Amino acid sequence: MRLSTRGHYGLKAMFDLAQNYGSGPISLRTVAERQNLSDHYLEQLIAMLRKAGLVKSMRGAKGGYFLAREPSEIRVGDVIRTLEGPIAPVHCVSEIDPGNCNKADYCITRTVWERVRDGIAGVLDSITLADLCREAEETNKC
Amino acid sequence: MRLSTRGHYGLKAMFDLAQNYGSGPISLRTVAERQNLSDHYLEQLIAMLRKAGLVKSMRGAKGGYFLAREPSEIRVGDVIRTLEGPIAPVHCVSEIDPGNCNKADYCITRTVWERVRDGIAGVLDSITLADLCREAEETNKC
DNA sequence: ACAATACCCTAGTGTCGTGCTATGATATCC
DNA sequence: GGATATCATAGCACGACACTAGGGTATTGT
Repeated sequence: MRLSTRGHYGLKAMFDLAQNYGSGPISLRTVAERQNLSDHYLEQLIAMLRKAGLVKSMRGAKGGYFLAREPSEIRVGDVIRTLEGPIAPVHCVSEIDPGNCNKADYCITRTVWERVRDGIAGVLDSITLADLCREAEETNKC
Repeated sequence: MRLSTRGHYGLKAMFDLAQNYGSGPISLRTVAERQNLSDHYLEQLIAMLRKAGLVKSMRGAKGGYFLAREPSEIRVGDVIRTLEGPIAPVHCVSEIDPGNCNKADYCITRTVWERVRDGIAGVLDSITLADLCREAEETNKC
C-alpha cells in the first residue's frame, strides 16, 4: 500500500515551486538541492509534470521551471495522478479503464476498493499547493 | 498507488470464509476454486492470516480453515494490515516505525500523507466481514 | 561570436518486491 | 494405511522502481 517515490518527490518539487511562485523560473538544481533529491531523476519527474501542463519551463541560462498556474489552482491530486497514474488500490477499480474481473459475477470486495479509492482521491483533491504553503507558513510561526 | 494482490486475494478468501462461517472447516482448495485463485499461492496468504490469529485451521482429511472469530469482529483493515503490512502511503508516515526523513526539518508534504493514511485506515476499519456478507446478500436480492 | 548555463531526451542498469511454482513433510479421517 | 488436507521452505521469472550515463538544444551574458 505504497506510493512510489515519484509522487513523493514530485510533490516536494511542486511545493518548492509553489513557495517561489512569481519569482521567475527556478533552476532544477536549486529545487533538487533544497528538497534533497537526485537532480537527474527529478528532471524526469518534472518532465512528466511539464507535459501534463502543470509546470512551464524556460530554457537557457537563467532558465528554470515555474508553475503553469496559481498554487491555489493546482491540487495535490493533479500532481499525484500525473506521476503515479490513475488512483486505483486494485486494478479493477481504476479511475480510468477499470477493466473487468475475470469472474463475470459481481465481486463484493470491489465495493471496499471503490471506497478506499474515493477516500484517497477525496483527500488528495481537497488540498492545493496554496494550502501547503499556508500550512508551512503557520508552522514556521510557532 | 496500488495494493498488491495479497490484500486483494486475501480479502476474497476471508469473505468466502465469512459467508460459510459456522459450517465447520472449509478446505483451501474449495476457497481457491470459488474465488478463482491459485491454491498454492493462497496457501501462503492464509498462513499469514493464521499466524496473525484471524483464521484457525484443522489438519487432515475433512480439515480446512475457518474464521477465528465472528465476521462482525473482523475488520477489513485487520486483513489488509496482516497481508500488506502497516498502512503507509510513504515510508515516513507508516503506522508503525515511521522512521525519520533525512531532512531534519519538518517536511510539509508529510501532512498530506498522514491524511491519506488516515483516510485509507478509516475506510478499511469501518468495514467488517459481516458488513460484506450483508451487502452481498442485499445485492443478490435485487 | 562564444562560452556558460540549464533545459531536453533516450537508453541502460542494479535491486527489490511480486506472484507465483515445486517439493516434501506432517496430521487426521475413514 | 491410504486418502485427504494442512504445514513449511526454497526457488524463480518478471516487471517496476530509482536511479545513472551521455548526449543534444535553447538562451543568456560578455
